[in-house]
Amino acid sequence: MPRPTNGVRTPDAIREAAIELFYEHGYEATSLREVAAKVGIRVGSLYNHISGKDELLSSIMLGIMDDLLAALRGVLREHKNDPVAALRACVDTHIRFHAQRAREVFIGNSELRALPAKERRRVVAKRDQYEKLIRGVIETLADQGAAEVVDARLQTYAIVAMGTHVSSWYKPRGGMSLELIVEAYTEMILRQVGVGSGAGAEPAAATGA
Amino acid sequence: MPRPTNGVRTPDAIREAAIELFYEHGYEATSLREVAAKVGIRVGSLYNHISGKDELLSSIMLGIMDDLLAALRGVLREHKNDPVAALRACVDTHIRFHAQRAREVFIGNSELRALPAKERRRVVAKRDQYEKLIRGVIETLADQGAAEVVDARLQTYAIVAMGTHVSSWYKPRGGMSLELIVEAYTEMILRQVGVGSGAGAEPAAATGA
Amino acid sequence: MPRPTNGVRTPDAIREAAIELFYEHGYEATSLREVAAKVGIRVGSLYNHISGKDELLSSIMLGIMDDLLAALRGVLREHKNDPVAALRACVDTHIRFHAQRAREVFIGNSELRALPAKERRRVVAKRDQYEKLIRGVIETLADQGAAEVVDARLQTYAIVAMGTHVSSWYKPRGGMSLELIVEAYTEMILRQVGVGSGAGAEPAAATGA
Amino acid sequence: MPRPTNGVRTPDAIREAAIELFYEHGYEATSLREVAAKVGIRVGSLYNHISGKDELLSSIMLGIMDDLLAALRGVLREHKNDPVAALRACVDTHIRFHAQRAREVFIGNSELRALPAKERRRVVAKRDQYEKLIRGVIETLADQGAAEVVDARLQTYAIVAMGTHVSSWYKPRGGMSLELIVEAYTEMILRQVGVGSGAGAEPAAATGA
DNA sequence: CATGAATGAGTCTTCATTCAT
DNA sequence: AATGAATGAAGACTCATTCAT
Repeated sequence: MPRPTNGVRTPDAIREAAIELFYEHGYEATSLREVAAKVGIRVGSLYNHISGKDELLSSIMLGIMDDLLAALRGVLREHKNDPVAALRACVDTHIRFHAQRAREVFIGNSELRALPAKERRRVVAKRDQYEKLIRGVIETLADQGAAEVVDARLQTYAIVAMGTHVSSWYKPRGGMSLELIVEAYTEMILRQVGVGSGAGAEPAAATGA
Repeated sequence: MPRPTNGVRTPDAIREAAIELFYEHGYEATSLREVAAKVGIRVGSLYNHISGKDELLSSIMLGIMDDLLAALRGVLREHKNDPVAALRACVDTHIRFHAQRAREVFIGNSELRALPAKERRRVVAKRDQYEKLIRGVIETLADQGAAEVVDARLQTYAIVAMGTHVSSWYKPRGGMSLELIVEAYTEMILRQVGVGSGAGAEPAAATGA
Repeated sequence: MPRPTNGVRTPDAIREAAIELFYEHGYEATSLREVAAKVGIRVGSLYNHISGKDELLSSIMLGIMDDLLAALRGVLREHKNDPVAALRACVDTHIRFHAQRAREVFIGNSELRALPAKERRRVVAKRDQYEKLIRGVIETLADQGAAEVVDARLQTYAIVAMGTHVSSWYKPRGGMSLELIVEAYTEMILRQVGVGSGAGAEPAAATGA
Repeated sequence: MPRPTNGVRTPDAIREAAIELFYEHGYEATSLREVAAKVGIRVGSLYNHISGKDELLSSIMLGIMDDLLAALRGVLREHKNDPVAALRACVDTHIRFHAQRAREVFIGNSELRALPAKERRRVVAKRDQYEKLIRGVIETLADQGAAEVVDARLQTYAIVAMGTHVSSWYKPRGGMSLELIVEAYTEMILRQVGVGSGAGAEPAAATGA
């Protein structure tokens, strides 16, 4: 057991500290000195675990995008045959994920510019994938006449935007319960997409994080 | 009349350059050297026009918030008696403004953290004012039974979020016409708020994708 | 008159300080802090005059090679018709230059490895040019039967080597007079190349630096 | 018998790696990490075999100087009575050694500055010893009238310089055979010292280029 | 007003070295 | 012996800011 940082492995502690600080002050405004201080080591020691500041950012951003994509894919797989349920579940997961992992998602959305070109392309590709999946659900609904779609692209954007916004203010122990938030947004989005009246359908299976 | 930069006054040129660069790379990642270069002068000369880097940011952020507030107030003044028209106009202005002045609004939303505490409080106060105005419209609609409001706060957030999102991608000469965007978002938001599912206002022209 | 560094222009002072320090401790072992200290400014101020540590080295190395080449070319131009006089003058200039500008020449010979690839190629090209000129003189002598050449390449190397060596120990106010050194080496090289007995010929016009 | 690096003992592998890297990039520009990597171990492990970076350099430099001195002494012992043969053998050994162990000799000549003061003095003392031995041979020749010495010190320097130069370019499998190089330099040096222009020794086989 | 130069604080990163395992 | 991790000192470079000209 090398250096018992209260039971947490140093690499994890670094990642966590970076997430917190990047979320709080932004990538550019965060110095590795601060990250190291938060972990309880000296700056130089960071380099035993990371290869540089941007690799730290890249790994956080690629990581969260992978998790986000995986979550959405998982949910869509469960609702292949029922597009209304799919949209419902998709929004549920979307909002829930953006609340539960708000800091990482927020970083993922706001620090694209700080990323080296190569990694930026990879993250953007994943983000595009994510949007395409949501848009697919909306378009399926439109094709089946189960929804009154205004503009599939913009409506996808709207969903994405709500998640992003949630990630900018949600705090686990804030005033609003997560369930309430998820339910409200789900209803709002169903209305927006013009699905039924949104009434009657059973709530999407709440996929715990 | 010494006007070096083809008819543009240096202070305006500085402001414009700063907006462009803060929008493109972020405040922290932009150096005054870059701003000066874009204007066509040297760093030192900037200080004949601004008092420092954060004052430059503050003035941009306070300016855009003032303009945004003024725009919304103007529109609401015109629709005191018809809350549905008020919401419609409010969304129209909201989206239009976020598209037309995307760069400044984007900065206004993303660089809060970079602001000195005092200025930050002032900007946040204006943003809160702005949200309160929108929320007021929604609550009036709810009170009058003209809308089926799910949650006034979250629905206000949703509107704000869409504007913010638009400001992050809208380009004047992009593929989508501004009118189309404004109309689509207006329809989406009216649906979301539950207006028109029974209320008196005529439905927005649903311009399909 | 910005900052009167006892009449010396800052860029020249920087160059001089760098030459002294690179000569004394080597490029890698010299910190810009030391250079700045020697000039009497802070590290950051250096960057008002140079663009980086390697540009500083490159400019010194390219500069000395240009001067060295120019000196040799000048001398060869004066002795087009008399190859023995040419060799004599060439060695005279070679040794004299390597003594008078010992520090820069020494750097030019020892810090090739520290140079960025692109600049290295340029310096090497100049060095090759220089060697080719000397070798040309030797080969001319051989062709005319005025010398008994062993191996033109190696004999050129030998001449180069003597210069390099001189640059490593010569001090203006050292024990040995420059004239004596130049004469001795000239005689030695003439013998080595097998030219006459080296006797009788008038000494090369001492081209003052 | 745990021998990880195909039969080579770790300390020897370290020494070899250091020689290669110091030769290629210079002492200051070489990191112990690179040395370790070349050996196939981690930095920390180096310290099981060496006591520090400068000790590594010192041992290489002192080692090569000892070997060089020993070689020269051995050769001189064999030619006590024949100074011309002594010079010839001395040059032969000198050049041969500087070619065969070029990398170490090169380090020995170029990294003096990097050495801690105490070790530097020891290396310099050995180098002085070496030069004194060569100079002794030359002065003996002068005293006996077997050579026409111009300046004993400078002529010693010239010999040293040629060796140093050879060590900077000689590669075992380069274009030129070692025998040819040794013979050419021997002839050149004999000429330079003025031996054979009347002295009893047979002229060296002048192997033309 | 614009400029060139200076400054000091701060950034990321590298490195030799140490040491518990 | 080898390793992973830590450390402190140092390095090159950037930047906002100031100020004499």
